[in-house]
Amino acid sequence: MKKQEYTEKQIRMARYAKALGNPARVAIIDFLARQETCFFGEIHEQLPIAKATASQHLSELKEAGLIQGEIMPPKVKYCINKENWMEAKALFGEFFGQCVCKNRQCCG
Amino acid sequence: MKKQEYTEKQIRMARYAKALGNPARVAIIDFLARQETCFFGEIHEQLPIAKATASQHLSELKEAGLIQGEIMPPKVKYCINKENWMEAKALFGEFFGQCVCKNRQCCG
DNA sequence: TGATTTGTTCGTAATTTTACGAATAAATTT
DNA sequence: AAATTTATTCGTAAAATTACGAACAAATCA
Repeated sequence: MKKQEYTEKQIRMARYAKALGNPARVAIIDFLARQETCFFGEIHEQLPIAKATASQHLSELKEAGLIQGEIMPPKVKYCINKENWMEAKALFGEFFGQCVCKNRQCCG
Repeated sequence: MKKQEYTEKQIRMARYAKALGNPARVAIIDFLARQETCFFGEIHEQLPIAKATASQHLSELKEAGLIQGEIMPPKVKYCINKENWMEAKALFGEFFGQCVCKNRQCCG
């Protein structure tokens, strides 16, 4: 019998994972997670990519819910979205906690 | 000054995250993490996708190092790759632990 | 031996991702 | 008002992802 759908958790996990599935986006989060101030320019300075590309990656992280932006003309301030960050943290925690590897022979 | 490269950790994080960036692959891991036996057929049964596609997703998970396969003619047994699983777990744990959100105002 | 079971690989198509420079928009500075 | 600063959006191109059915390979069963 074929499963009809994925669970909501699986879909959300995949969504967050996908957002983190690029070194530039991981680097952006690494940076944002440790900074008080986080203007676009500062973020872009950390990355070996063009401005347009950095902006695109920030959009994807925002779309995924991991970060949020606030316009402070003429700059834009970005930061971690706390609520979704916590959700992602919990999802990944649960995900990586579920393996019963230690209790069995596994392959090989 | 532009950063020249991403760190090894960032690259590895992104690699694991990317592998988990699809609901089918999350579902596969969810299943494998809880099963003693894990033949291809059983895995495929859980998924709303074609055999060829399931095989492809398993390849990607294997390539990323999260799972491993063992041929048991005429079947193929898959399971979590413990060593890399632990590494990924540690990487994600560290990643999600680094946010200083709680100690600051953040955006808004 | 021939048929069946099991899973991968091939060929292909549609979509998404990643990246860049140029153009643009919005506010500030001169 | 004109020039500058800041960041996004546009247009585009190359590559990767996702999906499928058909063909194939490898071992077992009848």
